[in-house]
Amino acid sequence: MSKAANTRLNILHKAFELIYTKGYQTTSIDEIIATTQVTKGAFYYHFKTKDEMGVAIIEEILKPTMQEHFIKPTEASQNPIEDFYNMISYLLLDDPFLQVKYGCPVGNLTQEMTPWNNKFSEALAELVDLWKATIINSIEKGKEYGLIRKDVVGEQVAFFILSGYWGIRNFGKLQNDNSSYLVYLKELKSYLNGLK
Amino acid sequence: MSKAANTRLNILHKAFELIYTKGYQTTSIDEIIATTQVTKGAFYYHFKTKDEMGVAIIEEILKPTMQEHFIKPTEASQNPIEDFYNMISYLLLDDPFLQVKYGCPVGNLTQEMTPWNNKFSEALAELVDLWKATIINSIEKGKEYGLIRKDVVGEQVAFFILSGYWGIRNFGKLQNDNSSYLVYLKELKSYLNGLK
DNA sequence: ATAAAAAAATACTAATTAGTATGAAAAAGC
DNA sequence: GCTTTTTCATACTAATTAGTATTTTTTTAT
Repeated sequence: MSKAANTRLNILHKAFELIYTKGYQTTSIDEIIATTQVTKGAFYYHFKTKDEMGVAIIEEILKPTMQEHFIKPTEASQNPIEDFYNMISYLLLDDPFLQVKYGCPVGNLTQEMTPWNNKFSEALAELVDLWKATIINSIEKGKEYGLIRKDVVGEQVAFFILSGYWGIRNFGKLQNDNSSYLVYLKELKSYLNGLK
Repeated sequence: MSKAANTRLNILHKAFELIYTKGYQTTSIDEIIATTQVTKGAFYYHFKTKDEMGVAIIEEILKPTMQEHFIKPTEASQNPIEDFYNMISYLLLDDPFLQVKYGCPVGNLTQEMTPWNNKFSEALAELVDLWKATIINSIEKGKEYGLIRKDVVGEQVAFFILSGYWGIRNFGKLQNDNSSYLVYLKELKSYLNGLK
């Protein structure tokens, strides 16, 4: 990777971490260039504005991560019910990057940036639609294979699962411990089993 | 009401509206005093800091509203299943103050202010705990009356309902229309019926 | 009515913000 | 080599921020 591409990625990664832990609005460019050891000239060479950098984070950091960790595994799934549960459980309890007190990066950005920044909204909506579509697809396959009841509506379930995930992430932030996650996961399992 | 108490409440109400639509961090005190037509001297006479005002909004605006609209009706409920659905449906589709694109005020504040401001976290947690406890109570009553299965765990269901609500609010913000609400509500109904 | 206290008005500060102007160094093309 | 383009560094600006100091007005108590 070229040196220039490296500084750009470095900015995106460090900025993303700061934004994930502190929020977008309260993360200043001065802070970003301080932690990246990159000068302001370099920053504004790579990004015209702070918002352009924000959108780049979504497209170049969040999107690939999501593709790799959520989309691919879900597409490869043979057992949707069990794998949905495992996916959510992994995200809540085991993912080494995500932390209870900081919530879900995508959820945080959605909450903070919509509806005031259309570029953010569009980039985030694209992400979420992708995830949703994958879940719906997985449900339809599950129905074919007789693993899921025929009267289950994929879109409804997808919304339900993702909403629950985003919401419980907010509870986690509020209480700063994973006890709410554990209670939530039990009910999620029960709900998912009801789809069989 | 005394004139002083009136300016205080006026500040709280207007500030709350601004914060609900714009977010806490991006709502400046200058903006608040401009829309309230109150001077900075008056503002800082009533509130030592911006954060103190924020907490006052939670305790003096959000909490009473919640008591009146969610807690009381839920306590009076004879049919938990149906009333849970009606409560969420009302909040999502009919409440005249809440707007799709601005999400849930409590959810927004939780997302934006935790874990960085403990006073906010505590005040918000108190709110949410109250709501949660009321739901749990209602479920237990429902179990007594034979309206809800005995093996249903109240706390799990409460977390599940509230998480779903917070989460779908985020979807609403993202898409800025209530189509996701409608899909979500169908699955909520189906889920709640599964508790019978 | 008047003194005391509460409430509000005005003018300011120091820090931080995103963004710019300009020039220097590094890399690439020939 | 030398030129051109890319990449980065430095020093700045203008606006906005939360909060303060000080004075004036209004209300309350006696």
